Amino acid sequence: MDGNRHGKARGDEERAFLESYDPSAFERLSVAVDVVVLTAAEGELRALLVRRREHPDAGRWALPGGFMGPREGLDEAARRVLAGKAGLTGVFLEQLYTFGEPERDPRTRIVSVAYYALVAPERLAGLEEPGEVALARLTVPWPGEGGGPVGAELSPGAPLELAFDHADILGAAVRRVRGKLDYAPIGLELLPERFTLRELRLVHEAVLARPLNKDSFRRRLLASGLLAPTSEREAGTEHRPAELYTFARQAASKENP
Amino acid sequence: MDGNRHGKARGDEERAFLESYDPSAFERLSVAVDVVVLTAAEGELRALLVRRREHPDAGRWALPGGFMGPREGLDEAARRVLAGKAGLTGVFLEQLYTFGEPERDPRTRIVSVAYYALVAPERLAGLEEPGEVALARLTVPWPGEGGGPVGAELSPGAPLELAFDHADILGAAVRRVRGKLDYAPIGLELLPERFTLRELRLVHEAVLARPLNKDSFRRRLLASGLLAPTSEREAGTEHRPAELYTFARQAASKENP
DNA sequence: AAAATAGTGTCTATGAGACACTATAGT
DNA sequence: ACTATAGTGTCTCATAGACACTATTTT
Repeated sequence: MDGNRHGKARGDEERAFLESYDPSAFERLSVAVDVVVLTAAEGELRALLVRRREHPDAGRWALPGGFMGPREGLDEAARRVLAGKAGLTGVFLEQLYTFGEPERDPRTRIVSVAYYALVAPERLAGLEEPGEVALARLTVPWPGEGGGPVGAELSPGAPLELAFDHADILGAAVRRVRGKLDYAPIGLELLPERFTLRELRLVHEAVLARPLNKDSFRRRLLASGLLAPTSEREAGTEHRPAELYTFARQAASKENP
Repeated sequence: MDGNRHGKARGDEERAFLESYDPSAFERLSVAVDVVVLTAAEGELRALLVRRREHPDAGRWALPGGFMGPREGLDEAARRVLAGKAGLTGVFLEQLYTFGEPERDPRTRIVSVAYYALVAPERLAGLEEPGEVALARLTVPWPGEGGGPVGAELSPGAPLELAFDHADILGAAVRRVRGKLDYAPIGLELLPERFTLRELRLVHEAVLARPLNKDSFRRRLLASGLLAPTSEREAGTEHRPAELYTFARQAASKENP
């Protein structure tokens, strides 16, 4: 999806037009990029939040974000924010939705293009600074793919105050991930390199917020061809250790009659 | 999904900050809204295109679109475009994706928030003006939900030259509609008030670009509870007339043990 | 009567859930 | 030996496709 189709020759008339074009003739707005960094640990779905130091909404918790630069693309801006505010590179990142209600930011008109990223919890370790950066548990008030705002809390029963319309953005992220979970291998993005089927199932359960059938989960995932067994097993359990799996890049297809 | 949470009292300090805030301190961009108006007729998926009269890309075919006003929301802007450029109100409209590659428009930096609308073909009758406004047949080079740019043509084998990255936007619209078709009642949006099961199936087949099983389509749709039979039948056929159905607003649920 | 599609009943293949059973680690 | 989970085999149920058959309209 790139629009780079403009290397071809343009007519003289068009070139003259472009040179005399005055961009200030149109209304211009601020465009921001906000990123929902999601992870799953201990049966919970969590997101990275940053405490705002400046007005407006100073003191409230916000998604990591930033304004678009004039020369960068949207995905590029989202990756810049991710690297700058969370030190993350090479993670799953996808555009989510664009929020543009006139009153969503009291300063001026800001259109925000929201992204979401999926990260294994290990990659977020050490990132938390109490009172500044937090990995907050998401509280989803609707089942399935209902939709609507989603809250965040650091300890049970103590919801964080979210800035702007960021509860709506969190809601859109949860909805998207829940919907995508059973036809795209996004559960794998939330786990380390090697993992057991049990860990993968717990991630799915954390995202969907409902228990899954153990047996059919196993069969379905093994049949998908997305998992490659290593010959290793987990260690340090107080029961029979499970086999460790890896994400198999090449999805096994079954297009044969 | 609105961000209107700002009626609450703000502190004096914050109020003073807002009054002294200078919006021009940030880079500002142009934000546009483009709408893919989709319809299905004669087994084909079609989109409304407008011939550009001005540079850049004068003479090429583009999606109906316009720049965002400073006071309106995104959905609002999309509905304004839809009413102004196609005379359509009260149709299904949903945000699609936001395109923001730096080089997508040669004038200046324009971020475009794309929407798609679904309309019954009757509502687009009389809208076409040869050479100016066209309902073009979409040529989708990928099966299923593959993704990628999509072309448009008025007659077979004569593709239209599309402006900017609008082939990518068409591709995103087709992908979305195909993906949503079997879990959301969007096929109904492409049909008039009353329709036969055959017409509905032909719409689905046009969207998916593959034949569907007649029997299971019938059973699945009837079981969905989305269709309400009228006691009327179609007229003027050269065979047995089929019953006419209507969209049943209240989806019949089956949440009982 | 012929043609063409509407609509029904039934069989089969597939996939998920339920459940029983065996296997293997730590304690 | 006991406990807890891994992993396998089998049964059932729901759903989609295939297919045969009947029904009803126009020409």
